[in-house]
Amino acid sequence: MSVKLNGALEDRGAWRAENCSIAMTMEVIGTRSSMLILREALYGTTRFDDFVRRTKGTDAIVSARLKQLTDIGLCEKRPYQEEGKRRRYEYVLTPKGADLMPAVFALMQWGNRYLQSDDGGPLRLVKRGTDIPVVIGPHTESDAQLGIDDLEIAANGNWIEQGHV
Amino acid sequence: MSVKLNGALEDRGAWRAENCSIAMTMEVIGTRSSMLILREALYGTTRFDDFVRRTKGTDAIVSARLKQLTDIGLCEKRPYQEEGKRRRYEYVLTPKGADLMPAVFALMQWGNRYLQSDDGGPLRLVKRGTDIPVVIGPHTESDAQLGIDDLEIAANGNWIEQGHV
DNA sequence: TGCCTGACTTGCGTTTGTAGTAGTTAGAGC
DNA sequence: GCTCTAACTACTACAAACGCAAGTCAGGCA
Repeated sequence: MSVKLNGALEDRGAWRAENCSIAMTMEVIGTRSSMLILREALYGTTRFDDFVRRTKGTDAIVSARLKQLTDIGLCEKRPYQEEGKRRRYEYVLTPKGADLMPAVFALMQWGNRYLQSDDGGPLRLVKRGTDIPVVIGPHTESDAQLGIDDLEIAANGNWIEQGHV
Repeated sequence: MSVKLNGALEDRGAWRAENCSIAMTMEVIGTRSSMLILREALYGTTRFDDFVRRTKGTDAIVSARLKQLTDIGLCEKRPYQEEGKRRRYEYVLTPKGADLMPAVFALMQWGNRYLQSDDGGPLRLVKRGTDIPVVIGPHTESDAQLGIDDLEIAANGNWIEQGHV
């Protein structure tokens, strides 16, 4: 149930996990609210009040998190203007932010499998334009890789019937 | 920069992400200390004081987290006894816990890419017995999947020279 | 019997995340 | 100039995570 450690790492007592990328990443986006905003961004949400409603957060939390995420460079604040409306800002994922997709969906995948009472949870990931399930996991670079544009979110039947997805 | 939403989900304003697996998963293991303990478990650590030293946590935190993780069923408390020592307990990952591997390593992968100052971070994931890099990402089930036993952690050259990995 | 060590547990203080409510600002429409 | 709304900011309160220190407990050993 554990990964092999090679070469110089084999003697686990002899080294420390300094500069651990996992720890560093958790410090940056290791909160529920960050993850949910990231989720929404991956689902295509860009506007402030949509983030608020869809993550069921409060103005204060969403404001703080969006600022934090833009500071770090996970999303970008862009002006836009609908006609007859004043200029607003929208938040769009940068490539850096979009690269968190595997992490976010890996959490979803695990939750679907282990935390949903009945079936596999409300949403599932499929290959775009098909019904072929997509899994998040390790593979070699030579294997076919799917990008964000190759993915599609589908609703699980019984959830959509219950009307709340 | 966002995933396609299909069918009934297309109108993003018309549905709420209820019972979100991402949120549920974050509530269960969404802390730095949980992730680090999970990391250590994936690296093969099983004993209490090793968790403490290797995650640089405190007794209190590690104790609380290990209890929480065993309660949830991510790891199992098993008695063992070295000769001449008294009976102790070790904590080993269950399949449920090991299934978080993609999430944990996806965080590592992102941190390696974006948070490490110089190179790609101290540790990298390769295919076991080779030097072929492994990436965590979406793929279809028909693609070759790698399990925990197919993976190996290797040290990045310059980090090991600096002696602290 | 008393000491020692590994494996915890408890208590306390600080920080961070979360939640609710209220107040502010920019600019289009009237 | 006034109103209205999206997009914030500020304030308060509570809970959880974290860090430190001290205390407990079991059992092997001198």
